[in-house]
Amino acid sequence: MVKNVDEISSKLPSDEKIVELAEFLEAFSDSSRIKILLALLQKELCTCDIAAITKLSVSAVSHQLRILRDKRLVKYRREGRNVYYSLDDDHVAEILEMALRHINELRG
Amino acid sequence: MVKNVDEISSKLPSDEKIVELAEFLEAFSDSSRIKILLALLQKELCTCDIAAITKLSVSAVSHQLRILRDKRLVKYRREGRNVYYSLDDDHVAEILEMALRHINELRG
DNA sequence: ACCATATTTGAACAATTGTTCAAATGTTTA
DNA sequence: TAAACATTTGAACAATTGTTCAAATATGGT
Repeated sequence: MVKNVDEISSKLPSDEKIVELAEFLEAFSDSSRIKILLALLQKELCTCDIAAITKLSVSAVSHQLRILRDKRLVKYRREGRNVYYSLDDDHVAEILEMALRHINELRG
Repeated sequence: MVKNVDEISSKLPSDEKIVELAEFLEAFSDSSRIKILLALLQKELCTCDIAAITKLSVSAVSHQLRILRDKRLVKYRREGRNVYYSLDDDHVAEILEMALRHINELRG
């Protein structure tokens, strides 16, 4: 149906915006990162506490935090030897909470 | 801080649930799939129309639709030669819309 | 039965991913 | 300055990803 195609194409966001969307949502596509984000949902935490909470190596956590930092999902501040991370955006919490609701509803 | 660690760990969802979360959100992590979902947000569509709208090959679309089907983000029905797909869950639309809002606010 | 159209599938491939390990950088305290 | 702790970084690696291509399956029309 040619009509469908043109009509719907014209209402889609630009390719550029779609790539931005995907890059943002990619941040939620790994269980290590989700664990980190869920922990930060509760409280500002330093790298080594995040590692202890998530049971990941400090290095793995640091690599993932860098991804989350680059995508502006978390912000950070140094305090002495520690670097404290926290969520940078309300949408992050909202998406996590909506996804959790989704999972819970699936199981009835 | 040992207190943080135990307190926050105990409030995290189970590892199993976190993996489910990640598997659900993985569906949104690729721009081809996002394009497909955004198109379906507007209207039920058959495979070949989705290919035309997204400018992807029919085969690539079909592979991605299978992923979306397996994760229960879309449902489908056959009508003659065509298979029509549509969104299977309100959360899918909500997450896409929230992510779009996020992207748009970043540019402010 | 045959042909045309629509869709799905599987193998192959390059590209990307997340982890580990070792080494480097930052910061505080003695 | 040196030692101890916290964090980051880069290279290497196995594992996973999305696409293409060719072949298979499904349906409708003649």
